[in-house]
Amino acid sequence: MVVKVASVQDAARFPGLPLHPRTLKAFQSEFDLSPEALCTRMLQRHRDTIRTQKPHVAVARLVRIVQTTLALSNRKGFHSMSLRHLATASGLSMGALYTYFDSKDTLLLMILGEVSGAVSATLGSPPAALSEDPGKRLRWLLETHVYLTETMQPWFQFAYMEAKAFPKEGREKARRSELATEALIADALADGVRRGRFSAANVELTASLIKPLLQDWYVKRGKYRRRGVLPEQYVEAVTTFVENAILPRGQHGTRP
Amino acid sequence: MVVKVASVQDAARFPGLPLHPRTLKAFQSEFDLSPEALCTRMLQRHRDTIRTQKPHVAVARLVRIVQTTLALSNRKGFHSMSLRHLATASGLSMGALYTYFDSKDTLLLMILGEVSGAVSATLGSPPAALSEDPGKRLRWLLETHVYLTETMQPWFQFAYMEAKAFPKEGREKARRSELATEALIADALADGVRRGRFSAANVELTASLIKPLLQDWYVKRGKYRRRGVLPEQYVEAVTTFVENAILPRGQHGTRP
DNA sequence: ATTTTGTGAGCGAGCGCTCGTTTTTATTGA
DNA sequence: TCAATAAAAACGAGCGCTCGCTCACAAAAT
Repeated sequence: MVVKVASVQDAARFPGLPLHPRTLKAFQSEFDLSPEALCTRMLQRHRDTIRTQKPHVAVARLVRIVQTTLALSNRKGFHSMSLRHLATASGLSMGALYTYFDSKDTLLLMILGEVSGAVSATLGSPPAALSEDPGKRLRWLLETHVYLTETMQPWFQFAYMEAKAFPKEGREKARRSELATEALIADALADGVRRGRFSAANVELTASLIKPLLQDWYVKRGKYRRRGVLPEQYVEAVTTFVENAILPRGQHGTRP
Repeated sequence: MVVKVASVQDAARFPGLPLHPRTLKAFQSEFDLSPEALCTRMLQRHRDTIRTQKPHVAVARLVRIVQTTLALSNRKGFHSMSLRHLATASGLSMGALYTYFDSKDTLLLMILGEVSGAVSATLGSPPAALSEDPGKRLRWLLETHVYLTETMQPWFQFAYMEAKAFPKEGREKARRSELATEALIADALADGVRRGRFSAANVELTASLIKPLLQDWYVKRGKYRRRGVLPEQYVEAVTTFVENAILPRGQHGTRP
């Protein structure tokens, strides 16, 4: 499959939105979140349920299965996607599908597992240098979150839309992952407020206002694509918006 | 059904969040958005497909059907809700259901129709006095949107989660309604920027950042209920957050 | 007596899932 | 080098079941 990637230089059409220093590409060379890499980890995690022996075959098939599942589910919903349709669209047979998972729910949980795995692998390990600067820490969080969800957009859209509808294990995994992200934001905010760099009447509530700004990027990805907004521009817009919103009085517009 | 409403005075637990002048109750006495009122309009709009003759019977049954549909769908998804389950839970028979709609999709569209109807009835007619003050106009928009979606929370959650999965007519109705709301915000922003009261590098993008703040209130209503955040407090938090974010440099903290 | 409203077993279609069979791939021995 | 063989993977019709939906009939209201 050929993927067309818009170059960063294309972005000049919004002169009010300068490009952010760290690009999407820089993030992507830091973490390998390609479908192949994700499905390799998926195979490792589910060696017991996946009956295919040879890893290279298993990974190749998993990539096809997962990509097709995400494409079909994100259009019409996971529950509406029949396994017959998945089989046809992914070029496998019904029986072949069932050598990779033992039930439709397992397929869902396998995908959710990689999503929450990717979250803790990226957001879970912020550079140590940031711990003393809440401003940089917050900016790193926002930026990394947008780039992560940009790279795995169909996965995150899937997790957001389908997590509630399915087995208890999946729902709780999604809920915990969501709250963890919000806690990271709240921590950075609280640190900034303590040091007098931020102003927020209620840190938890402010954190829960920032979260939907990050989610909008992958939930409404189509809208932003249609409008020609690049990931780097969205990072810049969200960062400016949030930093102005929590800037202590009298320090307005003094970003380095 | 008895609904327990937290009084506005209960709100003292967040001292940092003063109550907003216009309360939810004031909004609710301005617009009748009770299930009965909504289902009465639903009956009027669908006299041809609803075979029940007596209006008071039809409205009573519609209320039961719609309330149950929203409850079941918002927990597990509309597609996962079987009509048998809906019949049992609403106390009607399979056949009785089909005197109120001619297909499951029609039921979905009937609900979506009332949601977009309510949006244009409330947000579509702002007080004329506001047109000269972009600050008040924006605040009225945010406040009215939160109160509207609070009053019809299950309806809006339903529309948000299910609109994409179903027939073209429903998807487009939802998309148009969403864009219209965003345009209202963008208009107020543009007016404020022109008058030098707001600062925003890109008005459209800023409007699309405000939208998810409003949606979060009804999509994640459970989270805010668990944390004891009242509608009035959320209005206050969003308003402060947004106003600080778009305040021109040097005018920080000068809200009336 | 007549109209209106409600009932729920039954219909065909399509669902998730299985398993006896076929096809493909890898390994072997001369 | 290349059939013969063994191991791995793919196949897809068919199973039991539930789905959305209908309709001959019963009950209730007028």
